[in-house]
Amino acid sequence: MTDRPSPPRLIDVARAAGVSLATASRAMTGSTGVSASLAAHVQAVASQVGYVPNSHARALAGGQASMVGLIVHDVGDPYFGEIARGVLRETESRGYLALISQTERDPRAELARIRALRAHRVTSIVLAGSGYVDASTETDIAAEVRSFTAAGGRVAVIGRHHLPVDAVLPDNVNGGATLMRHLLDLGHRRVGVLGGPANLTTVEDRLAGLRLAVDAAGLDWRSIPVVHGDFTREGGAAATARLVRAHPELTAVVALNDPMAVGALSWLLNSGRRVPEEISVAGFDDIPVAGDVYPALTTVRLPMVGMGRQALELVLKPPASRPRRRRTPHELVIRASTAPAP
Amino acid sequence: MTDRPSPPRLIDVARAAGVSLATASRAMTGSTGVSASLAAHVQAVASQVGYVPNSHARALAGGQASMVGLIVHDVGDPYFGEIARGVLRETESRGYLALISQTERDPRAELARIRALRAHRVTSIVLAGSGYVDASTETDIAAEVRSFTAAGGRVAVIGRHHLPVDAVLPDNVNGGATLMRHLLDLGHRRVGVLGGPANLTTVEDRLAGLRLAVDAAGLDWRSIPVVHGDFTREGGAAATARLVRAHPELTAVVALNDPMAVGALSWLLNSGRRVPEEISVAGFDDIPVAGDVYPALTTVRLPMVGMGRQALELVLKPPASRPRRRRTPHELVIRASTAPAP
DNA sequence: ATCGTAACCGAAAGCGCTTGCGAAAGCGCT
DNA sequence: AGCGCTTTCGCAAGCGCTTTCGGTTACGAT
Repeated sequence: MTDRPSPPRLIDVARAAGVSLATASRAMTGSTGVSASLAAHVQAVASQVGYVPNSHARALAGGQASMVGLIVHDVGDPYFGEIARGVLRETESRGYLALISQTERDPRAELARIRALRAHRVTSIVLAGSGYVDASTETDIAAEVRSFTAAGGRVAVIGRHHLPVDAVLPDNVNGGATLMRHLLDLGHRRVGVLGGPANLTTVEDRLAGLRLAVDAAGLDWRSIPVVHGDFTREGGAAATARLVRAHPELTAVVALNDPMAVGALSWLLNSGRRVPEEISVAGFDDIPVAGDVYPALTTVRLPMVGMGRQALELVLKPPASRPRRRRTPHELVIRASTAPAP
Repeated sequence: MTDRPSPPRLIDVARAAGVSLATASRAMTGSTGVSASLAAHVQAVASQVGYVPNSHARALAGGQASMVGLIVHDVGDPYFGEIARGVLRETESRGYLALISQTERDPRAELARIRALRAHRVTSIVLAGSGYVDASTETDIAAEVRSFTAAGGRVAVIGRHHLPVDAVLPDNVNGGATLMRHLLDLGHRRVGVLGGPANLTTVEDRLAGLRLAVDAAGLDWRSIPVVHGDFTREGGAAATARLVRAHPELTAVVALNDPMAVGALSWLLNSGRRVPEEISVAGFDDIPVAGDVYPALTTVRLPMVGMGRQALELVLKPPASRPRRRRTPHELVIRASTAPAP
């Protein structure tokens, strides 16, 4: 029972099993050229001596690097949490390990993370979360992605267009339109919007959707006040304060994601407004607790776990000649936070 | 502008900079033996040719593997989401990358994940989440951890004892006692418990805490019904159904984590029970939305982000002669879901 | 019995990098 | 100018693994 200082290597396994290094390698990787019984024997010996293959050596020698990268804005955000869950389910059932990093919505950080992932020679990267409106940063990212794919890397994005790679795309525009139409149908005419970070394309898309419905109803989009939050619960509360103080006449506010809607609910209730009797609130995404807050949130549901899973599938599949797009369904979930305009 | 098929290697940088491979390496790693100006020159050339170091080769050659592993039960669970956020903040500010995997509370999966992480030669592992009650699986895990640390690996656990490694430990026992005392002080005598998976030590500890308060109040612990859920919202709702149907006389239910408490709220409200007027509900952890559900949840707050951050600090710090323990504070947060017994 | 073929195995060449070690070059000193 | 010293750099040896290529062995067939 002597604790050996360094872990056993494949050559140790080979010796203990009485075969050559090469044979041991073949036995462990399951490649052809070794009889099944011999392979089983080698594997038995390997696990007996506590052999753990060195994945660095393996990757260096040409074997694939069984690691995929996942970049999200914020792991603590339920939206990304669900996506991560979907991705992890898939990676783990396939024997991959996931390198996860968060950017906190900083485009420079995103670039750095992609570089770091490349340094670790991941073969595939899932980029989850909106792209940036600012052309120059987005261009840098696109260049990095292109150089990665040109070198044989695979990337898939979730909720991000304009990048020539496989994509899983929720229909933010129509989702936004559906949501706004719901409010309009309820008779609301004074609706305020809690936007997310102004430099995200997702925000742009959802706003465009809202506008579609507003225009279709013959209303003037410019009369709709929009304030920008940071997509967090706290940011949503603060943005609501600004919005409602400046526009006390509002009968409804739609937030561009659920955490902000929850923040809105919290602020409104704390300031004595009744929801939805005096003012309706709607969100976007349908995060797991959306139905449990008070009042239960009306929102647009996105299949987040499935999106994560699909993105991983795409990224592991051999590349197509043209980027694939998977459009994901969305669904208006009407709960208690919206009601007819007073 | 020809797209070279394979990425530039260090030797390419060296040639382009007119130095030897060794010098280029030293310049890139910032080790001594190279004048500052030469190092700067080499680095400039490197970034110009788009050199990205191969971390596998680096790790193989003896350099540290700048990757840490994080194992959680479920990334989608807000508790672990917050922990992951804390860990990632820290890793990224230090230039590490995090390999995250989830076990879905399967001890065998946990063992497999640790092995996989070892294969990838991570130097440090943060093991978040409860240990298992079952002695044999826990023994296997302990053996694996021991063999890892014996080989120079570092591991820190969050909310898990009995493993001879650095630990960040919430005081589940006293937290549970505080929570139960709160209910008892409100006059509740018929309290039901929504336990988590029965094979988790965290569940045992929190139950032990509840019992402490029950005993101290001179009541009989055996009169307290306990049903076990799976720590999810849905599991909490289902467990509540069983609990309340079997014990309609209950005036309070305490859930051993917040998602289950939220599920309890949901089921109770749907079955027409008024909370807290007819029945109080309390949770544990204080996840971000705990204050926004209806009614706002009374719970025991744990500093989850900080716990993640601390665990990472511990695991990156040189090992102490004896395992370090960081006890984290907890705090009873009284909100609207608990009220005096009817 | 002998030969052809297939199945299996072993030696050795790297994968891209870090790092002792010794060589070269630059410095102040006598 | 010549000495020893320090600083700076290059050579070459691996890190642990996969894989090509050629060599053995064991068959069934002739």
